Amino acid sequence: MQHQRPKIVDVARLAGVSTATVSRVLSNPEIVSAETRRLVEEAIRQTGYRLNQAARNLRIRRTGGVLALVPNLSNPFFSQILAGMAAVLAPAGYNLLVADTRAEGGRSILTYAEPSRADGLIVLDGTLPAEGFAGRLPLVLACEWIPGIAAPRVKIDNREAAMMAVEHLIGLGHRSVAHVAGPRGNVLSEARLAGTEQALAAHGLPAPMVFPGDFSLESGRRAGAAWLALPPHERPTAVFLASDAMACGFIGEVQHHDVMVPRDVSVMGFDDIELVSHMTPALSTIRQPREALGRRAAQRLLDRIGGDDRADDTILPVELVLRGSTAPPGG
Amino acid sequence: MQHQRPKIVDVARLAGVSTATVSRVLSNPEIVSAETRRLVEEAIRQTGYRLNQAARNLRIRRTGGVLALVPNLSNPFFSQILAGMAAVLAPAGYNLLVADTRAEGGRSILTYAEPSRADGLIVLDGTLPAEGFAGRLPLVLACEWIPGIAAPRVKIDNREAAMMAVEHLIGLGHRSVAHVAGPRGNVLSEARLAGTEQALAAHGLPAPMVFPGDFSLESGRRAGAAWLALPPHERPTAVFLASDAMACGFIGEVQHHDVMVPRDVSVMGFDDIELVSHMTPALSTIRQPREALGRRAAQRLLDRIGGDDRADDTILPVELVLRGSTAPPGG
DNA sequence: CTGAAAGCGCTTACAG
DNA sequence: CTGAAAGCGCTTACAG
Repeated sequence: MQHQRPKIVDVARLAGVSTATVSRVLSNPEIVSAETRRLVEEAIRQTGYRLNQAARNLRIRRTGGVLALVPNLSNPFFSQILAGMAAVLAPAGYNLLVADTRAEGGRSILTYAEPSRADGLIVLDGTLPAEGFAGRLPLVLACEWIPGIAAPRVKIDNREAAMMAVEHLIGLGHRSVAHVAGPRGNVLSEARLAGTEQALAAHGLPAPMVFPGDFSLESGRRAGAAWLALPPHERPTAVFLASDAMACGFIGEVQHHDVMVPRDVSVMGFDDIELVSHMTPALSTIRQPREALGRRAAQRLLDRIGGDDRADDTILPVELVLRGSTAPPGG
Repeated sequence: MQHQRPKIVDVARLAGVSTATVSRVLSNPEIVSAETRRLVEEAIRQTGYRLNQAARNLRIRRTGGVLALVPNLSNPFFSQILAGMAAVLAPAGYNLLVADTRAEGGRSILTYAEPSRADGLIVLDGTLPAEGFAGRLPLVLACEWIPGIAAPRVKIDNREAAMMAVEHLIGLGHRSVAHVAGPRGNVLSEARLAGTEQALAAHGLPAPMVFPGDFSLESGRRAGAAWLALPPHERPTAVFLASDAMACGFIGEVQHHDVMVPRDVSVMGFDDIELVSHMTPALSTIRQPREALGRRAAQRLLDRIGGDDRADDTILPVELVLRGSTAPPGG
């Protein structure tokens, strides 16, 4: 396949210089004289030479890859984050490798997280065990985070975001607001629940009824069924769900039982995935800056690989997006 | 980071053999005597040695990577296909690299498709120019395909699948069936449109009204608006859309204008993405075997890399999934 | 079955 | 500024 591919020695021969000089033109052009550089560049053009990254990587002892560990690849929420990462990593000469932490058949995901496979790690799953990462690759945590690990984090303020959502519902006149939480033990779940409770308490309202969930559509549907199972006068008039996927499941279930949104119940999601602006009613939600989250995480990892060892937090702003699924109680 | 990592020479020293022997134990154990092998394996265990893939790859002139070219990474339809690919590639020692053919800022996506970057290519975008692939990497086409390229294809029978969908609508009693097509020039769009026309013609029914689309939610919404704009008695009583995303957009738009599905219009999608089973009404659709598509495509690529040069088609079966969005005309 | 040696295609101290 | 040479960590004909 690559028999004819020119290598550095072919360029050197044609330009009448050593391979060292060609290499310098490639990786450090300013230390080569202008005339020599011109010669070499011309030879590169004539031969059609293209650098072999694998060889360079072996020599400089890096792999040229960055590994992203994602809790669920088939969740569209992550796709745009990954796109943001790739946009920063590619120009810096890194490939983005992606692994799904749930999909690994038995074998530990951490077998990938070693120096011969990747130069750095971006972890988007806060439920991985902290011990696994001790002294391994340069690391950045994005969106979720692992308590007890000192590494840069790129995230939103989940508590604040939840408060914004609930303040909106309170402002519409709702007095009983339920929350459908994310998976137990997940840092996002806890922060969003805490924000919900804090906003209600700040207005002297009772603590929220909390339904269990796991961010999935199906768990939102179950929460809808649980809400429907309540006696009508005990049903919270507004529900804030910790993910848009759950909000879709919830709305689907209650609509299926002839409950009208927002007349009978206001529904607020979290994430602003593309779909929810097309539903009937369109979903009010919290927009996360997904592309920016990915870019910043990648940028912080490049910093880290470059020797910057700060373990600081980058907090990106969210946006309250109001659509048709929320209204004053009673419609 | 990797100063202390043992290498092959450390293992050889401890085991009292040459590096060649250690290498053989690693890649070709059966040609080493049982006793020597035991010694080496013990030394590997004691040193904690792990193979450096980059070095092996340089030596055997492969990269250890397979590149998947996807038209739209943020479409959940592709995520599960990628998961299927990774499940086959990882055990074979290949990393899966993923690139979005639309997201590349100017720079040609084909700069990735070269021997120093990947050992093989799986293309899921039928709109890439055929010339770009001449004499490049081992190639497999999945889902979509590029006319004029001879390579193994792994796909469904899109025309047959469309016929199944339309036969279902006809069976319910619909006599006027519209089609919302995929993007023009896309091979899938054409096959699904052809199947729609063929099924209607086979029953002596008039050709379908065809609305333009591009597989996106938003284009489905526009088709909904176009349908609404027709005088009520001219509206087709059933609509078959070439993607579930478009079906979501369509339903959202018509429901927004107080049209009831399926009472006023039956809607049929294509793909069976997870969400559509949770909508109200749940969507009738064609299920594509996404995971299997990914696995088979990866398997065929491994064959190709291994020297198999057949350019055959693998056709995977689809499934007609009937839910609440389709019913006899008038409800 | 095993070892000595060359080499995959680069980069980089070292010397000039 | 430039070159000769060593070396990144492996694999594999070749010889024994």
